[in-house]
Amino acid sequence: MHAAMIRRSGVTIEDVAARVGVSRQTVSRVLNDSPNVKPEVRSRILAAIEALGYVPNLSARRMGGGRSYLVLAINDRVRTLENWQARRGNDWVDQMLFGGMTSCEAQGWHLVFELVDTEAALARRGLANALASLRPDGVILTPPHCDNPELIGLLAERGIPCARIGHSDGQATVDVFMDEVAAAGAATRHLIAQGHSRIAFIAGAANYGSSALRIAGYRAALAEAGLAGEWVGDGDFRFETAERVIDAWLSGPDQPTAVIAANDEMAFAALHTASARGLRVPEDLAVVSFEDTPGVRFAVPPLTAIRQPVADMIARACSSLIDIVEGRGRPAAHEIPFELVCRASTGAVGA
Amino acid sequence: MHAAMIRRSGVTIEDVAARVGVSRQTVSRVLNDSPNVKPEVRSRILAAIEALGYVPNLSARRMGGGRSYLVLAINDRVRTLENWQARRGNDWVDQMLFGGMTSCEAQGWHLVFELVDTEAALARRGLANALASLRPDGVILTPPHCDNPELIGLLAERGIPCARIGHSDGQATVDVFMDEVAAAGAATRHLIAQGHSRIAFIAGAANYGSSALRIAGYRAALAEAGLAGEWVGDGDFRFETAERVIDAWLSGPDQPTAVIAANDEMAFAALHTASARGLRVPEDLAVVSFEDTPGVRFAVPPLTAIRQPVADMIARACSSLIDIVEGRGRPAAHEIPFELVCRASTGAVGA
DNA sequence: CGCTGCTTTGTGAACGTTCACAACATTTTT
DNA sequence: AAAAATGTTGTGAACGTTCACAAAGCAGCG
Repeated sequence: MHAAMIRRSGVTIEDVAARVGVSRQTVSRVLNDSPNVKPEVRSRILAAIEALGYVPNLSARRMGGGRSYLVLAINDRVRTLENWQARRGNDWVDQMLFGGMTSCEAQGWHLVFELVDTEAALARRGLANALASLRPDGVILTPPHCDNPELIGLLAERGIPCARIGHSDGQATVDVFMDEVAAAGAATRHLIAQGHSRIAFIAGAANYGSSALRIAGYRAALAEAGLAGEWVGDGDFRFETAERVIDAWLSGPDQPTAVIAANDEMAFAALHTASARGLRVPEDLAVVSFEDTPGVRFAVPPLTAIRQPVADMIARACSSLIDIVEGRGRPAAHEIPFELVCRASTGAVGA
Repeated sequence: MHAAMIRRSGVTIEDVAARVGVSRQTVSRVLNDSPNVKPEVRSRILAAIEALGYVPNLSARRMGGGRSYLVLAINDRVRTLENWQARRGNDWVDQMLFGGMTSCEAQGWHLVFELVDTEAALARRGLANALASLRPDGVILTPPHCDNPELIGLLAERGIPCARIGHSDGQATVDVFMDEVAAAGAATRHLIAQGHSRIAFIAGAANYGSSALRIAGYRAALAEAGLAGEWVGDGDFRFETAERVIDAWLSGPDQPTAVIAANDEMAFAALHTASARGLRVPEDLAVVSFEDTPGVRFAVPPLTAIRQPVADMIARACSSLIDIVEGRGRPAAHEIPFELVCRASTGAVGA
């Protein structure tokens, strides 16, 4: 009975079309950068879009059979905040969010985060559900999910491009990785160059692919320098575990004079253990870390660390996925350079 | 010419309906917990959903005019990773992701993060675009966006429920906040109880609503104890800025014996400055922080801090928004309790 | 028994976009 | 100049779901 048309939502493509006096399809062509639109019409349409503040409805786009403009980033589901923060450096996710969102947004895409169980059977189901519900155009797998071949397989089956962070074996559509072996080697050689011959390595959790690679790099550098003894400790990225292992080393008859830790939190444990035993850093014990979160600058002394450019890696992964979906790019593996940042924990002055 | 029907996507509601021998609407009723479905039919439908692995397509649900099952979390857009990490404690976002995703997922919802400029004019437009594109059912505003009344207004106009984190004035649909005044008061009183009478406060960035409240709490506690002098420094949550301010205090004739910092990074600056000047913590300078990120446990000495339960706050915000959208809840303000965690930087033993 | 009212189920339309295809306009080729 | 190729625009259908409404089933009641 009431005359006013009730609009369920905002400005639609029809509004733009009506204003310009063309059909909805012509507007759609402009939105999708279709080549065959007269320049003059195109610019009038763009002006109308601007004037009306039109933004395409993502759900409708998806329904139309096109793309979803969504990249899905999988995170491991854990029960407690403590586990969540301990699973790797806690700023991993922070950097991921920055790199991923910035990169996606630049191309009009969006980034969605989903929790998926780490346990194999649940992981497959969790990913399948997320795919069915969100229908993303691409998926980013981070450690430890990137080391689960079943997930890679599922995505391949469905034809969904997938980027792996921190792993490379050519199975995923896009691999973005750091040369873990070289990085661990660089850390080790840095210590050797400073005269150390008794160098220990506290490793990361075994279900992270990087852990084995870093141990290998450490061993290779020792061998290359002709050093015999090695100390490899089983860590899990956590302070308390590392503290126990390092303290055992320092109390033994055979003590290392330097420690490399597979992440910052364990490097902090090295600083603490040294301090508790009255050892000076770097004079009595040098420390090198992997990760280089902002906090290592503020440690006493500041930590020398391998900087892993997580934000860059995720950004690269997103833009590569988008390029592939939009037909501009091809599957590829991108090696991202690491950097050894020298600070006082290995005797660098100043920093 | 080919006989096989090409399916653009996976299992749909029609597949479930066909298998059970009912109409799509009956299946839809089960999905949406509609009351009028015969129990026997309902369970057969649930079994079919399970058997087929059916998961509703979010985009189609949205198009059907229903809800989007999406909560949008707004983050401030910054240009560089450095700014991103410095804008508050860098594990804020990490905790946010954990609390938000866990809470949303538990009810079959999803959390999407978007970057929106902080600058007022751009902020409105940025939020409007995100709303038009994603059509979320609810929005979470964190500092500093939660202190922008224009954004609150935009959401109110559109009738989109909105949760504010760390702010409360009843304008938003849901407020989740900590008693900032009481927290700063507790930190101050803790120091007073230990005999300090010369207590300084290094504040957070001025565009964060919490900054003024914390200063107020600090002043109130001083007044309550009858202490006259005060040191309030303009900080911006960053190490270098805090270092400058604190160093100036410590070099003046009138030196504080304790410092309260509005976040962990600035508390680290206090530790560093003290150390650089040969002052012992806590004997010569006691330090209390706000935030309690995981790293403060590993500082030398470990930092006493007000713990702000960010993950809980976001989780609460999400579940409140969902309850409201689903008709179970009402607008409300939730005060989340803080905790003063005492460690060695104010003389606590052990920890 | 027939009416009323409640519960349960089904049908067509709608949401806003893209796809497939057709139609028309213009340019190039023969 | 006609035919063919190419560029540009429009139309109906489809995507998978929910909404609005209609219809059928079933109980209680006078």
